[in-house]
Amino acid sequence: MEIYRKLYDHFGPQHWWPAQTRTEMIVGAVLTQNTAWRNVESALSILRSRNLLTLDALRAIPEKELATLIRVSGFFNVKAHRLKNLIQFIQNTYAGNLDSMFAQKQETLREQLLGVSGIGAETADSILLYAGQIPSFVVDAYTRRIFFRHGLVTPSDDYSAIQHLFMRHLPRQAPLFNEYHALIVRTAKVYCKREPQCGACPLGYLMPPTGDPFVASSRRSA
DNA sequence: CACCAGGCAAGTA
DNA sequence: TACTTGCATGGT
Repeated sequence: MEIYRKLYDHFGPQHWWPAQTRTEMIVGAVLTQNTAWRNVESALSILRSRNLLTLDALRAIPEKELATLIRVSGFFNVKAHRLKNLIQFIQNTYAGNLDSMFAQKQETLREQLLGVSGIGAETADSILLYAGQIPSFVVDAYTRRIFFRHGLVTPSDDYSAIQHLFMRHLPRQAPLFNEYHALIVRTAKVYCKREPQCGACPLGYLMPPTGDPFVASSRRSA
């Protein structure tokens, strides 16, 4: 909460999720998997221009055609398949009704989403939090990186451990979780690049990126 | 040219 | 359980 305040005072509200509708958020949550948001926006624009950002339209379009349309967002074949899986789940389980889906008990819906192939913890939590306004904290690579550098997360902490850390220390309010995650992403983008400007970071300088197991490059260079 | 971006699942030991 | 690899485009 102390850290949240510092980030909020420094950056102000981030106005996430940058999307117009819940369906658009859900689609964006899949498209942004390991992908720059810029490219996701391009793909969403293409889908929007063809009026494909509705569950019915996405269910009707052939998977191969969908893959072609979302090409710019990368991993387009797997993402088209994942979107189809997710749309099908919503149709089968909630008759394609998002109000019904988000009225489901939080833990139950999260488990159901995790049961959809292609929906992992972060994507599930993003859907719950941003599309459903349900207080499920989103943990991403930036969260790990920043909190590791501040000694609050260790390399052995898995997704669930980190999520519990936040949810244990914060009031369960979707608007707070929303803003906090967005602020973490903003902070990492501005201050945790390869030539970090830690001195200007509102959280201060605590640890150099060297040896940080959460920088993406460490996976391949090892 | 190398590296990175708001992950996930499947395969291997 | 704990790694490793494939998936793919576009910006820096």
